[in-house]
Amino acid sequence: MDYATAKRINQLLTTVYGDIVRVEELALRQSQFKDISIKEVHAVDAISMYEHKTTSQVARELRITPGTLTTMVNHLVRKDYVQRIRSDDDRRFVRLGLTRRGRLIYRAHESFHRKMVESFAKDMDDEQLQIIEKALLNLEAFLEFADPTPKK
Amino acid sequence: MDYATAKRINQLLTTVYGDIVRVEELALRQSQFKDISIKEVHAVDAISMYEHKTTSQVARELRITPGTLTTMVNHLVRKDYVQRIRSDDDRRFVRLGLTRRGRLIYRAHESFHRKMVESFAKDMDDEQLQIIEKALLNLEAFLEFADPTPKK
DNA sequence: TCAAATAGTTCTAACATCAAAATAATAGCA
DNA sequence: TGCTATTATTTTGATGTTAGAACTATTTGA
Repeated sequence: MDYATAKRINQLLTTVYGDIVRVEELALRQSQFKDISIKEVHAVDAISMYEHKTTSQVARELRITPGTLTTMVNHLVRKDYVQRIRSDDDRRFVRLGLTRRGRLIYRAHESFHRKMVESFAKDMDDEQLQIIEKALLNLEAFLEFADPTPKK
Repeated sequence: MDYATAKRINQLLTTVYGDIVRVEELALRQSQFKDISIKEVHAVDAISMYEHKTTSQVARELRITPGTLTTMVNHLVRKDYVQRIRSDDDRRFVRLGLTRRGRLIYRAHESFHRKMVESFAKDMDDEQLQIIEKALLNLEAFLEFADPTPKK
């Protein structure tokens, strides 16, 4: 790969994430969900619709400490996006679920991402999509090699 | 694009950035540059080698306020990565430059990214690279449409 | 039965960040 | 020239995010 191409791709890769977050934040401010931050939406996304994961599970997925998630969940409960459900079989566990409002924002966020990926792969056929997926998997493998800490 | 593919690509797109940052942070902790965070390295990267940009220019590039950059630069000056250079033609401007140590980490960071992009595009020919670049540009265009705020 | 282990929460401290006020320097014009 | 408005940066005060350690509640297993 020539130097200029490497530079352009690197530039795109490193700015794109920040741009996604910024656009999502902007969309939230203009929506009916003005009281929630994009990080909180990502927590809602990790908590997800039906599974009722435990606090530690979700924290691991988000790669934050359980203490950090606890305070986040406190906010999300107060703002009526998330509910805590005590496990009856083992009362040490707290299982997390979404409220009606939480499910609403979950679906809105999901739909944004769906549109985003569609725009990303606009006009591409299956073969081209496969190339892109391959590239992203290459990148994951490179990063995985650099830090073999398991993901979940 | 089918649902499963969209889901996988979305998953990759949204986790990859966090993974990059985590690996970079880990590499820093294990290197001779233990006193600098990845955010500070990104500031060093934006300040860059030869241009001597002003504080506002760099802040705009990093998408943070000048005030935030000022405190960041204070730290980076104290840790001997960055130097302030007063403009002689207009003494309101502060031009930013790297010290020897700053240039060292700049090059280390550049080299990491170069390796990363190479791994990303491993085994791909020019045509395939073009597809990838096209996809990333599609994504930027989508985001640009959603938030037309100029980038620099 | 009770000590160790496990899950979650609380508390503290360190940062990052922004917005607004303060400071410093320059430009433009009467 | 001498003000006044503008521009660039820094300082200040407030808020939010986060990790890590100490603490509580519960369960497990010897």
